Amino acid sequence: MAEPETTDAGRDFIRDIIQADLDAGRAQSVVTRFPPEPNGYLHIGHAKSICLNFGVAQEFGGQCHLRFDDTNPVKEEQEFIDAIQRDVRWLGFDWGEHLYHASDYFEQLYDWAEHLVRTGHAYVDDTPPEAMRSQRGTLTEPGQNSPFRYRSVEENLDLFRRMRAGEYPNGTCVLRAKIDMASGNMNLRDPVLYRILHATHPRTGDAWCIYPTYDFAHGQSDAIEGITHSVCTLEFEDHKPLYDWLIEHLPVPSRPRQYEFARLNIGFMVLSKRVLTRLVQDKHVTGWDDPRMPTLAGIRRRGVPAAALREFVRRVGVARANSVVDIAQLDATIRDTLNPSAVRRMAVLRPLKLVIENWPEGHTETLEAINHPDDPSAGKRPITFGREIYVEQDDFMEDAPKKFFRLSPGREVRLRYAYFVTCQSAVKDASGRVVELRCTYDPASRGGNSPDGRKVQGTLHWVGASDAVRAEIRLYNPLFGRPDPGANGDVMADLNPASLEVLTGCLIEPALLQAPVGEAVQFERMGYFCADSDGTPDRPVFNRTVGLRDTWAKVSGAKVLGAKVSPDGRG
RNA sequence: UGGGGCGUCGCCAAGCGGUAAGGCAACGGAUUUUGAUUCCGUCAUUCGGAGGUUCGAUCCCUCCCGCCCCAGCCA
Repeated sequence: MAEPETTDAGRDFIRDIIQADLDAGRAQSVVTRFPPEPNGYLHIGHAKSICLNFGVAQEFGGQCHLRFDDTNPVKEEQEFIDAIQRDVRWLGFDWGEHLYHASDYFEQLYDWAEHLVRTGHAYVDDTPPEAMRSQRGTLTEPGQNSPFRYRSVEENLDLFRRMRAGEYPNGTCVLRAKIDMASGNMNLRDPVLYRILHATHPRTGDAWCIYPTYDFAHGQSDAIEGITHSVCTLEFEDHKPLYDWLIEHLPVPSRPRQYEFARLNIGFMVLSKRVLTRLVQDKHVTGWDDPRMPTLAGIRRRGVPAAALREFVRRVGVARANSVVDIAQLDATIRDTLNPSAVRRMAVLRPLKLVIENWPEGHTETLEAINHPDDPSAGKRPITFGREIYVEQDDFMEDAPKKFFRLSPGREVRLRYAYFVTCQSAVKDASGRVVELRCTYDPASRGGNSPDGRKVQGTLHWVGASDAVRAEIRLYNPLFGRPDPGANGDVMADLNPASLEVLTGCLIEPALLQAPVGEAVQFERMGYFCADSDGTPDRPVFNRTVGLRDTWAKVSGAKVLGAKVSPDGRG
C-alpha cells in the first residue's frame, strides 16, 4: 500500500539543535510538550506544533507531553479540554501517561512565587491597571518604578498570602517580578506573575482565587516535567529572557530551553482562535466542526485523513521566517494522500436526464465497475444501466468547441463501464433550457470498448435512473474571499458569501449508501467526498473534501476570458 | 527614534566558505474507459541592496532597505 508519509522526517533547525544537544551530551534524552490553552478547538496551525513536538520525540526516542496551559479560568472550558484530546489522538499522536495541566502545579508554583518574594525578586503591587500601563513606559521610553516596588519582604509575603486567602477583589493588586523597568524588552519591565481572579477553574474549582500568568507558569511547568526542548512560536521570542530569568532565580528541578519557530499561515484561511471563536459565536459557521473551519474537527469532518495533515506539515517544513503557504499545497497533499486508497464511485451532482432511444423500454443490465484503477485488490461492484440514466449537466454543450470531449449533438462518448452513446438531440423546456438528451447507443460497445477499435475522446460518469439514490452534496469553498483576510480591516468583512454551496438534487449510485461517515471516496471526475453525520439512510449527505485537478476547467476558463483558446477550441 | 527576529524561484523550503536540493504552482510531451492518476521534460548564472574580507561568499564583516513581533492583571 502506497504510503505518502515519508519515514525520513526531514530536517529543520529544531531537529538540528536537538541532534547537536544529544551529540554534545547537553541532553541525555528528549522531552517535549504540546501546551494548548483549552479555550477553543485545535486548528491546522496547532497540527504543525503537534507534529513537530510529538514527531521530534518519536524520532529521537524521547517523549512528548500533552499539557493544558490552564492558567486563565475565565476563558477555559471542559468542552475544549475534551476536544483537544480527541483531536490530538485523531491526528495520530499518543501522550501515554503524560497528560498534565499547569493547574497540577498551582501549589508548587505558589511556593516558588513566595520564594521569589523571600529573595526580594518579587513584590505585591497595588497600582491599578491603568496606572500600571502608563508606568510601564512605551516602546521607546523606559518605564517608571512602581511606588510599591520597595515594600519589605515581610510586607510582600503578608500581602501575597492575603491575596491567596481571598481578601481582595479582582484587580486590587498583583505579584510582580522585580527586574528592570527600563529594559528595552517590555517583558522584563516587572512582569505580572500572579493576578486575582475570583473564578471557578474547570479543574481546581474554587480552590484558588489567584492564578499564575503564562510567563510564571510555563517555564516552571516545563522544568517540573523535565522538558528539555520547549518549542513554541515566534511571538514568544521576547519572553525567553523572562523564561530564563525565572528558571535561574528559582530552585527548579531541571533546565529547559525555549526555541521558537514561525507559526503556520495559509492563504484564504484565518488561524486565530480569537477569530475562529467569533465565527462560531456569531454563527457564521455551524460550529467548531463546520467543514469550512480550519479546525482539526472541521477538517476531519470534511473527509481529510489525518495522514494528509501530517504529510502537509512535513512538506511545509519548520523555519523561522514568517510565510503564507499556498492553499493549493494543502489541496495537493490531500489528493496525494487520498488518491492511492480512496475507492471510486459515481455520483452526478447536477443531473441531466439522458434517454437511450434504441434501448428496449423497461430493460436494465448489470455491469461491472472497478473500485480502484490502480489497485485490483479493491475489487469490483455491480452497477445498473438502463434506457434512462443521468449525466452531469456540464457534460453537455449544445454548441461545443472541438476540444469539448463530451456530449453535443452528433458526438459520441463513452459512458464509463457501459456503452458508447451518441447524442441525437436535446430536449428543451419552454424557457429554452436543456432538460433531456436523446441518444442512441452502440450495443457492441458493452463494457466501454468498441470491437472495431473506434475511439471516443470523452468518458463520462453517470448514474442509472432505475436505482439512483437522491442525495444532498455540500460543496465547500474557502471561508474567506481573499488570500489575506483582514488585511484591509475587519476580517469578517472578508468572509466568502459563497463558502458553502448545497446541492440537493444529486443522484448517487446505491453503493454509496454504505460509505462510512468521514471516510473520503472519489466521485469519478468530480473529486473526493465523504458522508456527513447529518445524513440519514433515506437522505444521505456528502461533503466535498477536495476537487480533482481540473485541466479542462483551466482551458475552458481561459477560453471564456478570451486568453488562450480560439473560439473553435483549437488553441 | 527602544528591544527582538526575518529576508534564497510565483508560494513553501534546503543550504552552515568551494561554486543554488526538494515540494506546490506553471508550462511542454507520453500513456490513460476519471480532461484524474502515472510517467518523462522545462522552470533561480543567482540568493533584499551596496560595499568589504577571501584564491573563492547565499554562507563571514559593515552599512542600507523591507517585513514581522513586543507597551494584557491573555496565551
